[in-house]
Amino acid sequence: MKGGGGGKEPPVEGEVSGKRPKRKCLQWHPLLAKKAPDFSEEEEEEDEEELEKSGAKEGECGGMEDDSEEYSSEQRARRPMNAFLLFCKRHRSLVRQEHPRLDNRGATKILADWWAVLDPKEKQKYTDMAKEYKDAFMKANPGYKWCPATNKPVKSPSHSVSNARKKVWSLPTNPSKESSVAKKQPKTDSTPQLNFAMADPNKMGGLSMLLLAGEHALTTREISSSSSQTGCTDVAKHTGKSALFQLAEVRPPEDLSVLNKRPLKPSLAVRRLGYGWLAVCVQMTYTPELPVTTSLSSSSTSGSTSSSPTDTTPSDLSPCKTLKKKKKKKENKDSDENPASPKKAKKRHSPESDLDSVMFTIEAVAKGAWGSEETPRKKARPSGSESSPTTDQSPAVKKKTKPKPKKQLKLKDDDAEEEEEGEEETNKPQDVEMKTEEAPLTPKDEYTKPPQTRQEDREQDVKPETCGSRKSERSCKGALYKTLVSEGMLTSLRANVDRGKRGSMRGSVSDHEGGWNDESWGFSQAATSNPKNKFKAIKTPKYNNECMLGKLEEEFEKKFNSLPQYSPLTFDKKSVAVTKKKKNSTSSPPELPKPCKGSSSSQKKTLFHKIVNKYKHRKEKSSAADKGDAPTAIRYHLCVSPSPEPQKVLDTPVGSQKRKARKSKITHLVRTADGRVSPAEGELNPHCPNQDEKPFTQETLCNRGVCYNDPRSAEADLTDAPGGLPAFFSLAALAEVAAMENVHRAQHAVGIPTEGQVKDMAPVLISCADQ
DNA sequence: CAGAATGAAAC
DNA sequence: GTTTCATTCTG
Repeated sequence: MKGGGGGKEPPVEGEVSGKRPKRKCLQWHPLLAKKAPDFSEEEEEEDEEELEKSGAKEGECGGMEDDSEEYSSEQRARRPMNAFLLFCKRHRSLVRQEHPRLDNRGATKILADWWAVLDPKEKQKYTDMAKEYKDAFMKANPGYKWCPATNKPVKSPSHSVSNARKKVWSLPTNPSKESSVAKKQPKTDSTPQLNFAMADPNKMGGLSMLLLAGEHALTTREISSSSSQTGCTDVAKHTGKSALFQLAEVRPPEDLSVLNKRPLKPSLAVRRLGYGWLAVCVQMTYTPELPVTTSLSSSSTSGSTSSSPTDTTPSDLSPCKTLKKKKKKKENKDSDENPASPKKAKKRHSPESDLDSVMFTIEAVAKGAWGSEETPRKKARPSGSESSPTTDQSPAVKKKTKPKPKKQLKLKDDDAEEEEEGEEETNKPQDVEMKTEEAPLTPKDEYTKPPQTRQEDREQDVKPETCGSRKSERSCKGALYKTLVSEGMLTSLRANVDRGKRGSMRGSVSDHEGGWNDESWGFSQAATSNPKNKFKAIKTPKYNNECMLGKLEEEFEKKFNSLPQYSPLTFDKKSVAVTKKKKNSTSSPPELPKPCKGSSSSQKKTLFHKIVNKYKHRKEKSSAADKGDAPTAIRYHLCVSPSPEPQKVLDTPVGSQKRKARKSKITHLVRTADGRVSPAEGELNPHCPNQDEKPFTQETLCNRGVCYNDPRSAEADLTDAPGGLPAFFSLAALAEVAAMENVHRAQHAVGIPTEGQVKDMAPVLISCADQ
């Protein structure tokens, strides 16, 4: 998105201040990253620049605010992502990896299929997360309206909107206050609150932070005791938090040195640092005592930048360009601010009261939502997890950093990393949380291993290379940057990376994990930004907000990362196999041995599959639950869990069905009897109502199980279906066949509960029959 | 910039 | 019920 923002940004920039287009670009990191195949100095540089700039800007909060104000008018926070989008965000890269050739749309389709198939439990995780996200968002933006209200323009060109990107969380730190503020917004439009990008919480976690941390953190420390960092440290001490915090402070230097030597470790270190920084920032914000950090922070950043010779060179620009392209739509704001924001946040610490309010909000949000403890969801975590919670804040922060590293570590050089980790970890007992992450991770790892191991390999290879080759700090940074990306710090980057892999670069590896990165969560610091509030904002609120944002961000990130990421294989198999099984029934998998296409054996099979698939589609996908079999790699719960899933499915039709005829539908090609693809949905309709809504049938099938790779290859699918099932078989007919098959199979192969299947089928049949 | 998907909110 | 928009990114 942001990237889009980048595109958008330009205008904004112009409007707002003609100033630094670059900045925006910089802000973008992610996009930049994407575009830039390599992460190298350039990016780093950019980051730095951003930082600097941001720092500069931020330096003057006022300026920022002003901008924000402008933005604010129109700016709206972006809607929180729904569960599906979260899922997409987390898995898109995987899909792309698997199906490099697919374009995004195709990937989206697959994701939709996955989503449909996804075990309800798993899905619930995303749903919960989305809910939390939304709740938190709403807290932050009380008056927020999804639709801009009639205002015209919602997104309108107003672009002024650059801000738009705000992604978000403008936070109203103080609920009470917020309300007032928020309300205002509503009046005009949805959420004017916006502050667009004040501080860029995004960045906090982001590269800039990291970079800074890495480079300058040290310097800063040295530099000014007064500086925020020092403050932070102090704070940290007070709070006692954080190992992360400490790490942040301490590590940087070490890490850097390490980087030179080893890429991997550094990366981790860096990442950690990044988090640490975040944590620090947060803490700072919390701690009332800190002197004004903002100035410091900015200074520090600038200083750091200066210190680090990385110059931003034009190279940066290129990325920017790319960014711009994407979208303009909304705003750009983020581009600028994001990077900077974090620092800003640091700057001020709010008064206690503010802090309290902030904390309150944060806690509420964090806990409830982000923090996650409140919600039941937790599945991810084993349990006991909660132990840490003593303090909301600290734990959260801590948690984040550590967990991931481990995984990566595994892959990489464990030794070095471990050492580091050990240190960090030792500092804090986060193990519990780690677990949560681990859970997801493990799966990933597993799945990655088989087919995707290469990724990892690449990582190893790549990193070393990068690191190895480069000696200078900058170079290190580059390495770090990559690492970060790989680790998921920057999702977008990762995505780029992935592509790059496909294309030219293969650079960093992506881990699946990456989830929310800065981008995603960038909050606009803005909260502070409220124009009106400025006064207030000036000091406390904003920063607080920022802090909160940062924290929230962290939380989100943490959570997001914790969200399970499923291997494509799994899904594919699932989709295919599952479907088959589904029918077969819960238990016996053996039936369709091969994955999809494999069914060369007999037409019957294929037919069967198809039928099944159809069945699924219709009913669907939603029923995903059924998919019982866990494909190979990972353990999915897909299980058969009969009760819940199915019901669920039944209850809620899934997506596509819901949507009325869309363009897409129209667009969709449906197979004709002869096997050709044709665009006509209408045809289907006659046959069956269900179909009407969606012409799933074969096409879908193809997408789903069979041929994700190329949607286009639909024909291929046909091949699969030997007999050339007519796409349009009547459902009833298919159902019958399926039923027969099932029975047959059930008896034959496994004792599948045909009955159950039959039941399932029943609805379908009925529907058809009705028609 | 459209569009692919799902979902949530607004209208 | 329909429309908007959230994310991502190719064509």
